[in-house]
Formats: sequence, structure tokens, C-alpha cells
Amino acid sequence: MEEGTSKEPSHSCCTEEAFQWDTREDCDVRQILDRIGDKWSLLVIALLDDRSMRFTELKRTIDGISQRMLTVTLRQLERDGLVLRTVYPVVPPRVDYELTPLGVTLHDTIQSLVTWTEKHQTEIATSRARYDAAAAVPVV
Amino acid sequence: MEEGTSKEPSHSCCTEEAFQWDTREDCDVRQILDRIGDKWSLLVIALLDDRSMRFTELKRTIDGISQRMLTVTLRQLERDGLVLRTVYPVVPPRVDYELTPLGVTLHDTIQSLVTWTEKHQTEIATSRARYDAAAAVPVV
DNA sequence: CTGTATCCCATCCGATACTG
DNA sequence: CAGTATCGGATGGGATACAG
Repeated sequence: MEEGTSKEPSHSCCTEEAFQWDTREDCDVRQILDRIGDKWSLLVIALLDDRSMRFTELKRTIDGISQRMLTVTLRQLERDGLVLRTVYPVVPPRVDYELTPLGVTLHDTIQSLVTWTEKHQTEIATSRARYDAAAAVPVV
Repeated sequence: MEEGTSKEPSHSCCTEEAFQWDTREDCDVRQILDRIGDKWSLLVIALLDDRSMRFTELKRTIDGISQRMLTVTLRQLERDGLVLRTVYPVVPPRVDYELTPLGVTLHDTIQSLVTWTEKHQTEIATSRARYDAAAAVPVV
């Protein structure tokens, strides 16, 4: 194994003076958000919409993912209870992945994030270009 | 400067056989999702709700962030047009950060992600514990 | 087909010191 | 107060080879 799957987080949340939400490093929320934020998890969840997919199918669909990282990512999502892994005892082996009910609820939220991104990508690209241009040619 | 701010992405999207959405590595969507997914951006946007905050105030509020990473993160968000940086020419300097209109629209989506996480953290923690227990004590 | 194990490098990012 | 510069350790993740 590799890439620590442990490191226990604390449990209490918002114990301070009720600011907004717990921003402490070891907070559960941060632990989970870090998972969402890794390079591939969000992609996998977004792809596993209402149907199940085989390992190779996922690998083909997600451009650039290595076999290793797909395995690691799927294991983490399975551990989190977001993805269900089904092994068919045939040869050659067949393994299907699908979202659990919990995973489906997350899918919706993630989908809205993807939609937001698609919708505003032009604005962001424009903003970046303007920012870079301004930095390259100071007012003088 | 540091940590590449360039690396131009391609523009077309979903040019394949109209699968779902472009999962290619250099897609705009991926570029932006990577930003969302970095260690601190999501935190900063979530925190900058309807009010502006000073640099030090952000630093105090976000547990564990270094001065360096707060600066880097804020610069990226400014470049993306999500955060507005206002410098007051006083001494000692005062710099306020607030969400742009674009940033506000993203804030809503991100907030729903944070809410999801808060709501389901117990389920996930339980799932993880069960997974780890099963792994530690195989069926035999 | 679906993994696991190993190697190894790119980058992320924290610590620290210095500046206007 | 609000940065910037530099260094160096940790870690994410790709390439490759091997296995059930």
C-alpha cells in the first residue's frame, strides 16, 4: 500500500466562537474536501453518473490517468463509501464500478461545479489573459 | 514569480462523439477544476462570503495556511477574476479582498459542496472505519 | 482484464529571512 | 501590515514491470 489512508481527524466542529465553519487543518470537512480536491476523484465521480463502468472503460474515458492512479482513486472512493466495487469471478476478471446512494448525492453537487466551470470558462480565460498582459506590460 | 501561471489550454470542448464532457487533460474545465481543487482556494472562496477581509484576517482565520500560500492563492484567484484586491495607500498598508460577482456565483456552488461534506462526514467516517477494519482482519 | 510493486522525479508547500 | 525570495523536505503521481 501507499499514500497514507489513515491519520485520524478530530471530530468536533465549529467549537470556536461559531464563526462560519471549522477551518482547522484536521477537521473532518477538510479531510473530505482534500479527497474531492485530488487530481482524479472528482473526474471519476462525475463520470459515474447513473450507470456502472468497467475498469478499462474508465481508464479509456479519463484522458491521461495512469492505471496506478485509477486504482488508487477508486480504492479511496470505495473506502469513503462513495463507489461500489463489484467483482465478477470470471476469467478474464471483470470489475464494475458504480456510485453508491451516498455517491449519487455527491455527484449532483459535483455536477453543478462542473457545469459552473463550463459556463464560465470563457470569462476566466479572459480574466487570466488580461491579468497576464497587465503584469507583462506595467503602467510605466 | 513561481509555480507556473501559464501553460495554455486548448479551447474546443466535447469534440469527441458527444460523450458527456471533455475529460482531456488540457481542457479548460480541467484547468479550472484543478484550481478549485488546490489546497487552499476552496477555503478562501468559502470564507469570503459577502464581506471583504484583510490579508491578516484571512491568515488568522484559515488554520495552518502559511503567508506564502495565502499570497499565492489570492493572486491566482485574482487572476481568475474571482477575487478583487483593493490596496489602500496608507501606512501600514491595508489590503482588502472580496469576491467579484463571478466569484460570488462560484461561492454558492462551493458552499453546497461544503454543506454536503458537513452533512455526510459521519457516514464517510463510518464507511472508512468499516473498510479499514475489513482490510485489517481478512475473512480468514 | 484488473490489478500490485518499485522506482523516481516534478511540484507543492511550509519555514525562514528580508523589504517597503 | 502585506508582502517577496530562497531553500528544502514531503508527497503526489507517472512509467514500467510483473502477477493472478
